[in-house]
Amino acid sequence: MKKSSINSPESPTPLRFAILATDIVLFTIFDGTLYVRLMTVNRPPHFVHQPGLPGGLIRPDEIAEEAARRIIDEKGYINSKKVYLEQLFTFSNISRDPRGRVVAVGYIGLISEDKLTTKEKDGKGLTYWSPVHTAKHLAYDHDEILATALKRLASRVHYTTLIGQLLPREFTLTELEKAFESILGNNLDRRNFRKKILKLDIVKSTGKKRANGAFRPAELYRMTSKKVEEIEVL
Amino acid sequence: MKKSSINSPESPTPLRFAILATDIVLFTIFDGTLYVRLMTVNRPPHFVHQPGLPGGLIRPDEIAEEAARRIIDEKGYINSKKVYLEQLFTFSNISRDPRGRVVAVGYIGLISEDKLTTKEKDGKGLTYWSPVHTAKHLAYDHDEILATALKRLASRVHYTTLIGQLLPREFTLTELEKAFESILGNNLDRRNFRKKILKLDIVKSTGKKRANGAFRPAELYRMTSKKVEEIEVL
DNA sequence: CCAAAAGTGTTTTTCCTACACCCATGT
DNA sequence: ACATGGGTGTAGGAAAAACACTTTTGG
Repeated sequence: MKKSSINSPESPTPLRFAILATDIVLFTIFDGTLYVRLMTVNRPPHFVHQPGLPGGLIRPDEIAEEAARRIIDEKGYINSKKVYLEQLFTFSNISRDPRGRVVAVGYIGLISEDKLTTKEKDGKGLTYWSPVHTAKHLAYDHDEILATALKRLASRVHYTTLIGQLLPREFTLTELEKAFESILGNNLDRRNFRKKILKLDIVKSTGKKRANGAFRPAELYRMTSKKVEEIEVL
Repeated sequence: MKKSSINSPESPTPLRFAILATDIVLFTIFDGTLYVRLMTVNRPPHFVHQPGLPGGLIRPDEIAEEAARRIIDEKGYINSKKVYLEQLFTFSNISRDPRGRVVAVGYIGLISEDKLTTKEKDGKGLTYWSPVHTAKHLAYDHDEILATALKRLASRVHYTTLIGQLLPREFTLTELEKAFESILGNNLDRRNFRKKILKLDIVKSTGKKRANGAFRPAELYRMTSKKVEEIEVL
């Protein structure tokens, strides 16, 4: 099928495009804590210097995911090629944007700390990383979007290998456990956790070790696959 | 926050609405087989008498789910109040509609046979129930939407009590098992299935029995809760 | 030698799986 | 009495859960 133009001549009623937006919930983990990328929204009179998720309009020639990547680049100041993306949910409440009717396709983005450049780790302009538990009172309906994303992330982590997208290429089993705990919000039994994970064959040892202080160095592991697989994990 | 008009006077650039549509994958189970509601699409020159999912535009004053319900009423000829709805995915491929750029928020709808009136069980106009496995070569990108819905349904049925939305208020354990099998596509061990389900307390016996032929009548059960709960089921 | 995190094993209990025969009914 | 689907139990193995001490290192 040939690509048609927006207002196709064969169309009886020409179709107009659309106030369609995308909002991104971009997560990373620093030091065992889950962070989300926020930006300061300044849209008086509605939002004055208030935190919100990076978001923006989808253009008529973009699919939603392309738009999401563009916005991660332009507003999140993160190279979106390094980000794993999954569609979250489409938010269509009438008054979610006080400027008028805007429907937003939400995305979850995941990036690991080791993929971030020094500049990307810091903020840039009004964009910065915030620990998830302090990300409250966001602009628009972004509290709801963030809550939906957290719930989805916690659910997906049980039956997929999504967690690998939040971890550096090499990581210790303790780091893996802390990553789960930061998402699930509860503590896991170290011994049982290791037994389970190792039996699943989703990680493999590198043989290397990492000394991290005045104590026994930890063995480094990698994900067996770089892809996200659907497997019962926890 | 007050409801704002579409083109809010406080908006610097007035916002226009949108070619936003919704497509519905409405499932039911008749006699142990999964059916999907289809309609005949006639949009020459692109689609001539071709099956497709019920769908239509979202209006500027509707949230997506309201639009989905309206379309179930108007194009599916099913009273949407009786339908359980869940957002599926938003499909935004540029050429998914040959008439022009149309982004569709997909919904999964579930309804049980006993909630359908005789008229709703039959087709009406060009709308009808089709066994899922014969629903192929659909218009637009509806093959993809249906495949996405089936995958989601199979996944959700494992860790929610969604299956209850496809079953009549009272059902036998055999019917419940067949419902799972029609969605998952594999057979389950009857004894182990019953043990598992009964232990979960998601169904309760009514004490009643249903004679269905020249053999032992089956005990009738109900879902413990009418709501969809998130529990590890299978 | 001390502090700190890494690493490891056993027991108990629960759950999963495989599998075959009797039960209740209508004709 | 027979055909048909409904209904049940057990044994073996696998997985989960609970639980505490030893190891390795840097300072």
